[in-house]
Amino acid sequence: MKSEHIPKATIGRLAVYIQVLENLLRDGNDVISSEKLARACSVNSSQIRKDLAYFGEFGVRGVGYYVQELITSIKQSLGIDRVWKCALIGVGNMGTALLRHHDFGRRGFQICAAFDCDPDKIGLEFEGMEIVCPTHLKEQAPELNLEIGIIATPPDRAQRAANHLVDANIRGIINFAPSRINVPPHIPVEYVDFFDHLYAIAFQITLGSD
Amino acid sequence: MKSEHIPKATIGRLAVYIQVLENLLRDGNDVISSEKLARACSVNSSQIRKDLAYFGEFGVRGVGYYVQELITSIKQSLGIDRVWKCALIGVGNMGTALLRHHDFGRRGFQICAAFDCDPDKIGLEFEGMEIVCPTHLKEQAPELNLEIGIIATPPDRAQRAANHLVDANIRGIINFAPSRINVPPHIPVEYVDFFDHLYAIAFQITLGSD
DNA sequence: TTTTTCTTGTTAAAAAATTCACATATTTGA
DNA sequence: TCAAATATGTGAATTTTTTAACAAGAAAAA
Repeated sequence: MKSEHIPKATIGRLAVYIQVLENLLRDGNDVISSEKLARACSVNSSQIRKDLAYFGEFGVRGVGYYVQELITSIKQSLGIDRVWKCALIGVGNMGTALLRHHDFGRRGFQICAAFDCDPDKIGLEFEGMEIVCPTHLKEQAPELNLEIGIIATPPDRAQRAANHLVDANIRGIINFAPSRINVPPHIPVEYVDFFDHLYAIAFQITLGSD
Repeated sequence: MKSEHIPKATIGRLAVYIQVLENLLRDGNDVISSEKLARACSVNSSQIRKDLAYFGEFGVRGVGYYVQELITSIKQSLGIDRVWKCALIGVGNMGTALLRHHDFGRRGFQICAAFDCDPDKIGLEFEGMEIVCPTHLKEQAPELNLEIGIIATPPDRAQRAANHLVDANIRGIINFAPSRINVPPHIPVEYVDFFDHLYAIAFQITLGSD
């Protein structure tokens, strides 16, 4: 099929498929049908086949999908079959946790530089990285090949951080600060706030009990 | 209107509205129109009015919405106008970061108990809390009034953690471990994995550059 | 070989979510 | 007091997403 527009929800589900497929592989499953994968992911099996069809034909009729092969194909489709170098801005609570979170590297997202405007933090070494003033972003970004910016500042500093990133020609931004930012339309932005999920749980519990 | 079924996406957007409204309030805005709020949230203004209409009529025609009042109304609608007591299972990298993340308390989600099955960790004190074996969950949950379980274990321990939570009559679960869990259908589960967002960014960058 | 059993990829149908458009209500200014 | 301007709430139209259904391809059984 190889379609033009791909629903955002599809991308989210592909991430789930990878997660489940990797666990399946670890448990020794070499082949899986869309039906079984669907059950493991709590989705409809047509959904899976349709999601995959946006990117190509990865299965074998009458057989199913070869797990390892499918993982590779999905990663290729998403563009995560390579290393992405990231710049972190804001080495506070959240920023520190992200630096320490070694899954980043393991999953292909390398945090290669850390920035903070707090004079008390500048110069400190952290996980083998020196904390630098964000004004140096513009010169360091091309040197280090930084492509993705991670904002983990307080909310009122997020826009300034975004400006630095845009100015340094970063290609995409992920914002952990609880505030919206404005950037040119060609730069994708994703907002991460796990309180969204806590709200969703609270809401569902509340809804269910009345 | 006060409708029956509420789209999941609506809940997600309500969380965004709260975030933006709180920033607006801090900047001294007392009243706002759906049109302006929409621009700040990058959504359609009808979308906002419709989202709110699921829960009631919060605006004034010809005027707009009183910001503080709207924040309160949305929080009430979501059931986050009170404190939710949470149990954390898994005090590793992620768990530790969550315990240290003081926004939890500030936003109404109090982590009141921390569990881990690692004998080296049991008994240690952390942020004023003693780490306890998950087998004690069942007795502590009713004592402490724990309602939400937070799983932050390695993926292969997530299901066991979920079982403990279900057994302790927890009402909802948020799972930070990168694996799916099975629980009875009346217990809402939310999965948090910010790599989803990194994947989305990587995908959009890749898509845009070819 | 041929038939039966599986399971994919895809088209068509159904369901759901979003956006439009406007009647309705409020305020401001003449 | 009336007209003009503003902005909500909502039914209708549109768009998007999801699900169902099935033809086509591959393996296993007869």
